[in-house]
Amino acid sequence: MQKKLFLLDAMALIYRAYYGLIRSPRITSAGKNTSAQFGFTTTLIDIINKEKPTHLAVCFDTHAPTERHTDFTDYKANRQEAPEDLLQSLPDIKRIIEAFNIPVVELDGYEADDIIGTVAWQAADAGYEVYMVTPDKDYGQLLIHDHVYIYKPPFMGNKEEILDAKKICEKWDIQRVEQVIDILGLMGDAVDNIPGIKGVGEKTAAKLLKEYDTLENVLANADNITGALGEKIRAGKEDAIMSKKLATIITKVPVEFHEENYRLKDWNKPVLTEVFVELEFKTLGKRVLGDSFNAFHAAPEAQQTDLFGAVVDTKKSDISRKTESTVAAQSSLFGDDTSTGLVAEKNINNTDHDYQLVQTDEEIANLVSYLSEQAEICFDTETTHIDANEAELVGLSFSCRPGEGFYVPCPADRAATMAILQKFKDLFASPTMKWIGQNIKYDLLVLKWYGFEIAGELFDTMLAHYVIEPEGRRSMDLLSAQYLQYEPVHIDELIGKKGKNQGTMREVEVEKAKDYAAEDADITLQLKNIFVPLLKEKAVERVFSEAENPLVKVLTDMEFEGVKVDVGFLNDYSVELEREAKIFENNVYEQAGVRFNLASPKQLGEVLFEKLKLDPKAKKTKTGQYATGEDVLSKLAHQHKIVDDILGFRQLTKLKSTYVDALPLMINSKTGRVHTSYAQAVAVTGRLSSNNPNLQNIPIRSDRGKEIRKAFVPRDSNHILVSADYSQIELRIVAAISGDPNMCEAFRQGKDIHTATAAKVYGIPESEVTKEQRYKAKSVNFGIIYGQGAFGLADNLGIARSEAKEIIDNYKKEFTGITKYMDDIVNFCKDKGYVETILGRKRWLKDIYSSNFTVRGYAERNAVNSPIQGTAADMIKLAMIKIHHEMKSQKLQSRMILQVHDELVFDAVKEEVDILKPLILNCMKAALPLPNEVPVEAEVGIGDNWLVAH
DNA sequence: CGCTTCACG
DNA sequence: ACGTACGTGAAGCGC
Repeated sequence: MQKKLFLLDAMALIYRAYYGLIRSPRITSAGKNTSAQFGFTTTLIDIINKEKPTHLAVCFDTHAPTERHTDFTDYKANRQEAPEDLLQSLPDIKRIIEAFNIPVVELDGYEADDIIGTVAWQAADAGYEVYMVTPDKDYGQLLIHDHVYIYKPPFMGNKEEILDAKKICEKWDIQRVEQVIDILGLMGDAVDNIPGIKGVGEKTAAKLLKEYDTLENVLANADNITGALGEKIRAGKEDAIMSKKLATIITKVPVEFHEENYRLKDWNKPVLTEVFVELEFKTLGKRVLGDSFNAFHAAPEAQQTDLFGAVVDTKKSDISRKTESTVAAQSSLFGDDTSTGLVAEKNINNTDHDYQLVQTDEEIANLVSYLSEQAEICFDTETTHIDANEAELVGLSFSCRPGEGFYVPCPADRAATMAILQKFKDLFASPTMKWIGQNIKYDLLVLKWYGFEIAGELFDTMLAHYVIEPEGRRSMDLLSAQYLQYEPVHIDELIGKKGKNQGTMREVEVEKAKDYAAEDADITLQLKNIFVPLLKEKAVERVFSEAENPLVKVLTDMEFEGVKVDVGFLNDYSVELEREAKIFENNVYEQAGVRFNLASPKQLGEVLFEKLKLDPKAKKTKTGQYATGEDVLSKLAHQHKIVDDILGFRQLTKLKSTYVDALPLMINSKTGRVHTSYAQAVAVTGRLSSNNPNLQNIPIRSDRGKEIRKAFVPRDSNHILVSADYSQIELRIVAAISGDPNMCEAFRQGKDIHTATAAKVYGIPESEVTKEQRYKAKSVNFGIIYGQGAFGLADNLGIARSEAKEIIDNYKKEFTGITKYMDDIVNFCKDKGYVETILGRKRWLKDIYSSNFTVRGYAERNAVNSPIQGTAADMIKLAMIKIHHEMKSQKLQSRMILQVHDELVFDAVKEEVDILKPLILNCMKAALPLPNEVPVEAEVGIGDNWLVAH
């Protein structure tokens, strides 16, 4: 077995753990700060568990001065005294290390990096793979020795990282690891008070080494270096030489690597338990010590608030007692876990169901008559395609009580299938029958292609789950496993895995199809029985019954309708884009001096930053590639003319491949129209999303892009497109729910909100607001919605951080209500565990309690943004339902065809436009009145294509 | 299949 | 020491 030695730089890890949690430290009930102990211990345990070292040692610095101090009195002179509670952590940490039976290595006169370097090289010579565990980049120099690596432990949401010589060179932008000490000598190190050359930082140092290879050679050539840089180097020669010496890790420390001494041994569990109890490491103790920890751990865990117990519904509902007990089991364990005691009582297994095949006319007649006596029917369709617009019916399944299932096969012959459906016609048309389904929009759409519509109320279990647990995944298999403790037959077992050999339900023998299909209906019904009380417990019934559930039929109709696309126009435009893209592409190759795949970010990065030597400004992607996104490239535009050609190429090929060439291929052969599909249970905030194709991201911002909107046209010359959109809806919602007096008043007076904002922020009359100021104010207004800080605003507007900060500070002063809202909503979330919209749509943000700054920050921004984005989503959904209802009851022939978050598009009969316009606007404005008398405004336009109408 | 980029609100 | 503005879907690259 390969021997793996891990050497931990204790003080560096301790400092990092302590300061990493400085904003929300771990404090014991006695008030002791245990951040350092905790952080160090988790790092140690994670390494042992994950990396499985065979050998391990922990290295400390001692208080004794080192050679570096005696040679250079300023060394580490500006370092602050370590905080009291950090120093107090050291004895605990040493006890823990001792209890793990791990050796501590320290030696007066040497720092931990010297010891680690010496031992690392000795061990590597002895055939070990050596990992130096430290966040300190100076260790890179030790990687000149083979089989020695740096192990950066995970921190603040970053994954652990193993650095080898190549990665070190990439990080520093140098050619050889030997140059690490040269770069450190040139740039110095502020933390250790190593001076380096004044005015030379990381970038300049790397540039100098690229040209002169070593620090000594840089200094030797100092006279050849012109300008201010040359002067700085000439002035800093001595500092540089000394700095290099200080930065060089000593690898000849009088320590010896003893294999047996460093070998990992058993832990002293009683001592570990004692320390963990003392430090109140409850979860960690349980994790690593298991039951032996619980036995010692006499003090009870802090009582968790019972999230569900208080909400137990004593009223009898229509669910069985078994189901209730299952719900109770779910509830008492925070919804994730299941109580083993109750799993035995689960409702489905392979024996206690009765699934029947229903085929003959008589059988079907009996089924129909049975179903028509029921109050609710759970049903499901089996088809040949995942895309409902292409799907043919293969069978229908029904279930009205747990364990029951009927399956009606439908033959390949369309007329025969129609004949079967005819027998269900009255049932479908019954206004009182209630229909339960999982993603029932799909089934409605399939039926609609056969000319059948369901009249009664719906209950979609997928949507119920969506409002109960918006972030969760909700395939039926998962829901069944989670809520029914039952794993249904998987579709792959019938038709094979995804791929070219995948069959369709049509080829599955009818007995198997029956078991699968009937089970789906059965499970869906049981899920409904579980979700009904859950909707109540979580208090999300309103958004479910007023918005999500009634929206299903609206979306079904919209998807069925589709939109007409002018293919001739797109084909012409494709040719033009192709021609222009070619020109850009050739310009790029000419300027680069090579031909390469311009569509490959990897190749492009290499050409730009290695061949053409543009300055990448240290921007790298997480996989270590050069970032070449639009934001990065725009900032490089002044460095090289090639950048504009790259951006031009990117824009044109994007438009061509994603829209102009793709849309005609998505046209449905039966209708000649494009039918998008709206995902109603995907976006966690409550928005819809659109796919196959996505019609919610059709270009509008660029001139070349917006041309594409001309391809979206009315169905014929009797029709015209009508587009209506909300005006500044999210900002109005911010104003209304924050109650900020200035912003509410601006909206009530019908002002231009960005101009009004600019006037406040800059303290000038609105009439004097410049375009520039309005533009900046607009950016702040949007940034606020997302929880943006000064850094982001500066980046976005290309202004100094200081200016951004000033603007934000002014904004907060003028709009105190908004600042208060942002604080209040975060506190609300920390109190309740969720945030919610006006309609009561909730989003649970468990990361709001995270001690990790980055993770918690993300949750806090979500807490601010979700109620805003979600309320806007609620509002337009209510408007869609109202409009759909009105159009139907007024028997209008116009059709709602698209929704783009704050916009609705209609394929309108020309004669109906005068009725339609006010109908739409009234419904949109009145859909969800906002508090604080903030008015809701909407605008409507018409035209012979989407670009004109919008 | 994950990553990067880019289109929208 | 670290990262920095929310929510989506699709295309193309490269492993």
